[in-house]
Amino acid sequence: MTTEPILYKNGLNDSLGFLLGVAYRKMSNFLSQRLKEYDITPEQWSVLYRIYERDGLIQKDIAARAGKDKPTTTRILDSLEAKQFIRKQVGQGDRRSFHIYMTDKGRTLIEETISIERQTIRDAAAGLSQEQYDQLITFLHGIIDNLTLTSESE
Amino acid sequence: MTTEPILYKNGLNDSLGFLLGVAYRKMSNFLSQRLKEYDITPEQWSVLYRIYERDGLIQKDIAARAGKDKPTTTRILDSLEAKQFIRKQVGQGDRRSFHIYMTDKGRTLIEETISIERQTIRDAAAGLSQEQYDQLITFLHGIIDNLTLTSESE
DNA sequence: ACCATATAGTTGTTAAGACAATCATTTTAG
DNA sequence: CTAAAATGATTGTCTTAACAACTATATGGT
Repeated sequence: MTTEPILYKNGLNDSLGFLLGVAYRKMSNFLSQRLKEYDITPEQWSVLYRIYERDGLIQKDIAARAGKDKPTTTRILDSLEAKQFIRKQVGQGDRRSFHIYMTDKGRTLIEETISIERQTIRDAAAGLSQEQYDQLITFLHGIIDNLTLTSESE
Repeated sequence: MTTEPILYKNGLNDSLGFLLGVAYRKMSNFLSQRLKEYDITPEQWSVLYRIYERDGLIQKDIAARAGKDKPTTTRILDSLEAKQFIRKQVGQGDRRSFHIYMTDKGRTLIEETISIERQTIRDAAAGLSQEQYDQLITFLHGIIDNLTLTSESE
């Protein structure tokens, strides 16, 4: 017989799912405030950053890297295009797909705001040693792997 | 001069904000699938669980405990009421407020599904020792505290 | 070549959340 | 006591996300 792990002691306040949600929303809201003057949301920022990391990807690859599904990606890319941070270009070989490229405006925005994103992470992780921070990242990767169906490997 | 901590090595894939979001959504989606037959979403479940923990609270207290704002709480409580898991009762002393009470149907649902929620946490945390799990919870509380304005203490 | 299937992307619907504005009631100040 | 401020709740708008249905193009099997 196995020893039941103690999942939470103080009611739902210590539930993993609850804490992940609260922590995620707090970070997101903090970043949102700090990005307000740049007219971009945290999720839009993260997609734009993916394009900054690698220019010319097609939407489905951006979706996979950004951890978003295709409809969400379509709509975020629509916003980014409307704000002229990116441009779409129909695939030459495959006319179903679009390649996404940064505009100068988009690149400038990322370069001006990357320090804001990193500072927000530092603020969130204040009090953690580098070792503890690395552990946390490892734990989060573990959770994600545990909940990722093996079939959806790519 | 301080040593810059390494925030992420593999592009955005190791960013704390990104990983929190992905982990949270994976857990939420898992739980959502498992709760599907009970006609309740994870967020509705968590609010209902708060009422199960303490019956008769008013909406603003439920909101605070559930980590949600008032509009979100209003709408989730509306759903729960429509599904007859809870009932509202106008405050006797203060007629602005509503006290929220479980129905038998709501109590039955929580008691039938609590093991599902706990199993989902166990699945997510598989591979972590109890000590590591406790560390993770502590880290998450730390992040939340770091990002909580001192003014919003209650 | 032709048809079935797969793939890239879009659209619609619903839920959750953030934020601002509003309504009703209650509390506080003068 | 009354006017102003505070509080509990609701509504509206926008963004993100999940899911299902759909369009258009590509690919594979026969």
